[in-house]
Amino acid sequence: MLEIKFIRENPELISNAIQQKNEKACLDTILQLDESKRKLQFEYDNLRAEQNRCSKEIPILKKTGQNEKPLLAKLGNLAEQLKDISSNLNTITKKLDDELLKVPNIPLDIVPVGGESENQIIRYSGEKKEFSFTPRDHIELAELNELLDFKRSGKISGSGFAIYTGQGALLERALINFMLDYHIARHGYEEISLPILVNRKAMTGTGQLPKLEDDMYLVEQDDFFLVPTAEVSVTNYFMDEILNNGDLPRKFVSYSPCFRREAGSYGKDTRGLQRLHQFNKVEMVRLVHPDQSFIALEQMINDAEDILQALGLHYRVVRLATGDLSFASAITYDLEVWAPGIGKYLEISSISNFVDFQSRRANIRFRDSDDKVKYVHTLNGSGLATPRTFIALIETYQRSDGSYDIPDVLKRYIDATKYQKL
RNA sequence: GGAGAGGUGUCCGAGCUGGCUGAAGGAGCGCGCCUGCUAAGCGUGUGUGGGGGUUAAACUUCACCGAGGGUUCGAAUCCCUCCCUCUCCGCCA
Repeated sequence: MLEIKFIRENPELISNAIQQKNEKACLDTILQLDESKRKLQFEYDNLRAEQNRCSKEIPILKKTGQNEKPLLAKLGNLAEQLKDISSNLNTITKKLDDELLKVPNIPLDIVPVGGESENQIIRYSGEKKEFSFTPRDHIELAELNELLDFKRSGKISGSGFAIYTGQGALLERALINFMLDYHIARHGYEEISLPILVNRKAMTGTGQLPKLEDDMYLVEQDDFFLVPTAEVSVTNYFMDEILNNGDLPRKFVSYSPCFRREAGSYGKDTRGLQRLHQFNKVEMVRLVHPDQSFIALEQMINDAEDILQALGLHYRVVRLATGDLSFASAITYDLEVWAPGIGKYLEISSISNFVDFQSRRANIRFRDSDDKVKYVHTLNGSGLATPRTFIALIETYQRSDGSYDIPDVLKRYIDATKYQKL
């Protein structure tokens, strides 16, 4: 959420942002509502002040035995006027707030303007692996090794759901554990495990609502949403709180299932594990002092990259253009991992700085060293999503006979001898 | 799901027979003093958000005691609805 005062004073900036992000917030409506609201507010405040003053005199009149009836009559009148005005004020405030929630965050200056084609490749890490044979894709590999069951998931859920079987399930679990352990031990994150069913307020806090309601799974009976990412639960963990300066930064890593309806993207990348309604992800979230968020962003990109490097996967870092930025993001870098079987780079991590956009919505503040209460900056990034990691992994580590290898860092997580001791 | 208790400021905690309570008291934090460090002590200050106003301040005003309604000239205090927390019972992983 942007501050109304800021919007009022920087209308071009706002309308540019709305345009660049293809949002449908209406700036004119906002400015108009804002003005009416302030006018009404002023009127209300003045009448209310009058009312407060007069009301204070009632007990004095009574005490000194004077007639309070005339004043009471006047106050009765005032009360009625106030009722009218305040109901108008409520209506207009509600309208304004609804509209404000639709205003996207403003992209930073260094974000390229334009659509997907304007995304900038910042760097590559490693190289595409060369094979002496034609590499198979993960679907074929999974079939050969019985890692996934694409046929039966349709029976119990529908299309867009994955079943990991046997070694596949073990490998996925190994990935999750490896990522969590790595971020905790090497990057200093605290692990946290939170509800994946959250309320409307939380979903609004991080900016999924109101815009993306159709893309979220809603449990109507309780008005709960299934989180599309752990970002929602983690970031809102401090909703409506004022932290001490010393509490910052907070760095969380959280594993969770993620749920996305993917409304409107039917038929796109539907093969295999590429695009699912439910998948697992290890997410990094940071709450930091405003002065630190850009350093934090760089660090988080590195944190996510470290996982890919440790797994020996080739990837590239991409700076997203304005049109590709999410609603709440000020700047986002994607990590795209190379999947040699499919022959594509797959978006595997999205790392964003939201500056104070989410913290305003979720009302997460801190007391700075100057004793002023300010909004924290929030950031998050996948570290990483498992399905596409899984894809890249088995496609990269496949052998000519259709079997696959496992990078060393994962071996301790899936070494069968470890289980014999149990 | 049933019965009870409760939700107050950064935190703890009074007030809840309606007006003098933005809210006692304490902790924390800020500043000053004192003790040659540390601890203790003394004094003093310390909410958030909005409007008006100012170059900026000063100043002024409104709102906020879980959320939303209601009663009243006036509500943290009375009434209603909802949400959340805790205890007990029931039910179930």
